[in-house]
Amino acid sequence: MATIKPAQNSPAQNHLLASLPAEVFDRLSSSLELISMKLGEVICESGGQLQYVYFPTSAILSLHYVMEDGASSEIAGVGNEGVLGVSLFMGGNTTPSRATVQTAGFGYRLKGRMMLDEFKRSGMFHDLLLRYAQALMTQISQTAVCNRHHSVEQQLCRWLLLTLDRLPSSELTMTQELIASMLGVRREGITETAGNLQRAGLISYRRGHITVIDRVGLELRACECYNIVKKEFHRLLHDTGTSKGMQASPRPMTGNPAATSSLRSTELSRERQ
Amino acid sequence: MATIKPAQNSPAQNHLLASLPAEVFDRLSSSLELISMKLGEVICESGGQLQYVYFPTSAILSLHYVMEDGASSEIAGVGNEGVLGVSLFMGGNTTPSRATVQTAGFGYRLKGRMMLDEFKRSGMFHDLLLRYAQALMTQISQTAVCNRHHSVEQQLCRWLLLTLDRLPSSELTMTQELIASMLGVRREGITETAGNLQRAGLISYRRGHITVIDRVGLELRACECYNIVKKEFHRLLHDTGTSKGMQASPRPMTGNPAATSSLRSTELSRERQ
DNA sequence: CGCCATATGTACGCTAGCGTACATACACCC
DNA sequence: GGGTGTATGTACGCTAGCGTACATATGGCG
Repeated sequence: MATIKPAQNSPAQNHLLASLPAEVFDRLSSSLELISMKLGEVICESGGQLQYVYFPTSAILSLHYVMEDGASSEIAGVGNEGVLGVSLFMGGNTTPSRATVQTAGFGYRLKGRMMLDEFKRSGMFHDLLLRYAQALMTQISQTAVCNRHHSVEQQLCRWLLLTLDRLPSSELTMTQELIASMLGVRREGITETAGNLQRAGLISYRRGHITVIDRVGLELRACECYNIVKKEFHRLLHDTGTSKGMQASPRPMTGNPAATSSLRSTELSRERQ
Repeated sequence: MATIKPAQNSPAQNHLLASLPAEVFDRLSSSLELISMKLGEVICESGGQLQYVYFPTSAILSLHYVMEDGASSEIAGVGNEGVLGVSLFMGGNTTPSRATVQTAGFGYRLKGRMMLDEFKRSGMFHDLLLRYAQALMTQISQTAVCNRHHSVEQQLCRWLLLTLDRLPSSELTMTQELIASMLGVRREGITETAGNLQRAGLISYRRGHITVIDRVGLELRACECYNIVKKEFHRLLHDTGTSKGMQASPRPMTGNPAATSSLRSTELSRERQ
């Protein structure tokens, strides 16, 4: 139960950066710029050119589409497990989705050029980013399926859990309005559903803040999508010795406890299957 | 209006293979095996190991999820514009989705090992596959958004158009039941919607066959998602000289008219914006 | 040619979530 | 410490799509 001081920032709080071999990390570290990201800030407009890739540490970013009629939906979230700007190394430069800050906090950015140089060395950095991109693809796929088949309550639970996994505490700073726009549903639908969850003792909230009380309870009400995404992220980004000759041991954690904080939940969720 | 003989098979009917530089293509061509794929065949089970990557020419494959309760949804289609098996070069080896044959036809397969060897040369093949993976990601994202916000009619139109773009003719061999399982809706919903489209003179169908009569009409009833996906595929896989130093000119088409057949529709759809 | 499995059509009640329109209550700022 | 903007609560009718249960038609095969 180590309390985390958000003021202590380290690139290793981002799991991707933390799992780079020391040699690679050292090459990049001087180019990593710590930046603060404010709630609602637009990091990248739909179709816009990204100058940097972003490795969130305490911030959470959201990839979402805004439709012609103004309706919107999140297609994936990016927290300390990942990186924003996959399109830069995939070769397309831009995507039709918009990236905004869903939870204020910190992250490190890296100039696109620097990232590409390292990417083209075809080493661990290259392979790691591609595996992350695949995990992201799984997350997006699951969003698609979930949007089709699951109830708002199941989706809210899934979303809360995924967000929680990226945070050091069990409190999220988040209005119902914002959640609704993430899930692409009415705000009233969230009010009602969140009310049910609160009455059931799973969460409690007050104006702009939600605290998760019973994590396991949420997992029981969430759909299978949560666990699929969680397991796939774990498989792709932590089981290093899978195959494809990825035998090099990852760089040991730098000793900062925050870097591993959200792994607890991964362990927890794995117990279910 | 060249009529296409489906019996004439050539790897260049697959757009990815067709746009490789001659040098790369020659290296791979002897390893490409022509295979026939039957309707409904499961190419890769959810979570299963893929031994090959598949470049469809006349066949269309479907990536979809099957949920715990048996419900399912397509998350993306793969036709002659793409390749099945992205996870092999992304590094994850498997994905949680299943791949089946949605339209019977032919394709070429390439041993995973061979594909990886070429991929690791970090040349055009590498870059092309990554750009395709990004286009695929866009398609999946759009499916997610579409599932949330658009009506069955809009989605059916979108789906018909995307399928049509991968076929040489305007007739698809497809039962309503199958379409329903792709879109993740009831079969009755498709019956009703298809009936409307037929009454409106946009399509005509008989037991297991659908013929598109008024393509533009379908585009008008489809949601924006169709065009976004279409344009993004075009941008990523045809506009070669975008940036990132991809200036090498693509190998000229091999003269087989089938290789460019479905590009007509791309041009057509681009007129709308 | 006729059979029959399978594809398509139709109908009916039901429910989740939508759109709209408000009422209330909290937190922050002056 | 009261006012105000914003967050949350509630209510009501509406519709798309679901689940279920059948009826009908078609095309391929013996």
